[in-house]
Amino acid sequence: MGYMCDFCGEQRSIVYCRSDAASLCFSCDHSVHSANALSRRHFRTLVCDRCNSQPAFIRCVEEKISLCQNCDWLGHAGSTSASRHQMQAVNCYSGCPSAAELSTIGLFLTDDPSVGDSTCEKEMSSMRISDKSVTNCGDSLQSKDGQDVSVLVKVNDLKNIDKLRFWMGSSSMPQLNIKPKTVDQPVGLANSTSSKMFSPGTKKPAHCEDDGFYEDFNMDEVDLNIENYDELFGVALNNPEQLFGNDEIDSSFGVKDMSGADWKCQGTRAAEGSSIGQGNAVQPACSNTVSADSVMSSKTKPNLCFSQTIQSSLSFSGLTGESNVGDYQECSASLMLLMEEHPWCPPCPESSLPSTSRSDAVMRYKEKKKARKFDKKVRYASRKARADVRRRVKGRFVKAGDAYDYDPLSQTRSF
DNA sequence: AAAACATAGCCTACCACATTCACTT
DNA sequence: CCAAGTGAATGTGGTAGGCTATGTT
Repeated sequence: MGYMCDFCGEQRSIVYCRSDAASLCFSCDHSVHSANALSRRHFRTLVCDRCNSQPAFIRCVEEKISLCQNCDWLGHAGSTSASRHQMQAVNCYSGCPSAAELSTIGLFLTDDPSVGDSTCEKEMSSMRISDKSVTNCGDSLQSKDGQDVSVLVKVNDLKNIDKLRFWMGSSSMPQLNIKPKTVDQPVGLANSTSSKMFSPGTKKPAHCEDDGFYEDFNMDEVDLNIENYDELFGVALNNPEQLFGNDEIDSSFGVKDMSGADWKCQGTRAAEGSSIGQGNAVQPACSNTVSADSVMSSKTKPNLCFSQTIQSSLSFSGLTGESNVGDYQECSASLMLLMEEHPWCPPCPESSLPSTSRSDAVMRYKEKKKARKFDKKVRYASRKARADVRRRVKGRFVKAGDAYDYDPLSQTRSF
């Protein structure tokens, strides 16, 4: 497992880069991600202090540890006392900020005493970062050159939250407990592309303001015009707590898996028999609501970086280019569907969307989802090529020369 | 309200064999 | 120490069957 840096193998890993699917020490993180403009765009976050292998998405203030979704779930959901711990979202970042700069955005690199002793930590403090002139540390970071440092912003804009409430049908959301931060400065990123991705910006999301937004919603449009996604939401969903409230959520969905299957109502914290409505219920429950396909259920693939998931879900402009567009598209569709179908968010009363249109949209979505192939990672292309031409009987490989009922090349049978 | 049944969807084992890996010579 | 040889392990994709969840009666 990932205690050690995947790159140097010597230092303890601190940072997780999803784009590289690697856990890195801070030193290697910097060296790797300062290599070129593209790598600087990789979004990283801390590695879970508990499992040391998954990206952290939340930080327990009491325990002073950063946790991945799974470890948070295991550590906090089951314990009443632990579930009351104050939690804080862990941000992602890109570019090459210094350790100090990271700490200002909620990436507490030095709290873990075990980390503090490492040479890596020492390197961190002495590291020279070319673009370390970060200003406006807070919810957004902006380097002076406006290029390299960007950080996911939190939902800290009352206006945006209101919009979100509206969009989600606030009247039906049980005790949605959104606590906006006091930071009310406009959040934005210097980098135009990054800004496009993450910053809710100050621009009013016309869709939300417009009463016709909901009724005009069309699944295909969402699929095709995802660049407007941030406008659809008007917020960056980096902090699920702030989106859904962290206290009162007692029902949730789960995503069955990543294999292209439909996700559905799966489990709740209540179902787990643990404290309902207590503590920081930031967990898979919310995640699915944000990104159905990007989220893996704890059943099949328990570890997941929630913040990354959200990031993926909302980073539609494809800046990073690591995830396929289909995922984003489906995320959007899933989200919309969810919002519609979830008991919290029944169809907006203002909506005049005909039921036939809706069912059409659902049908299109399902067909699309069915047709879509999740990007399974093929490690050995040669083996795949081999399997692709191999003859089968009822799906099973057959010996060369044996009778077969399926030949990928000729689509014929031997009997 | 509970039970029985139907349906839909997900998960996994299975197959052959080229390739990869670890170990020995 | 390096190269060659050997054997075990791995990983490909389509399908069937089992399982689970959900919906209907």
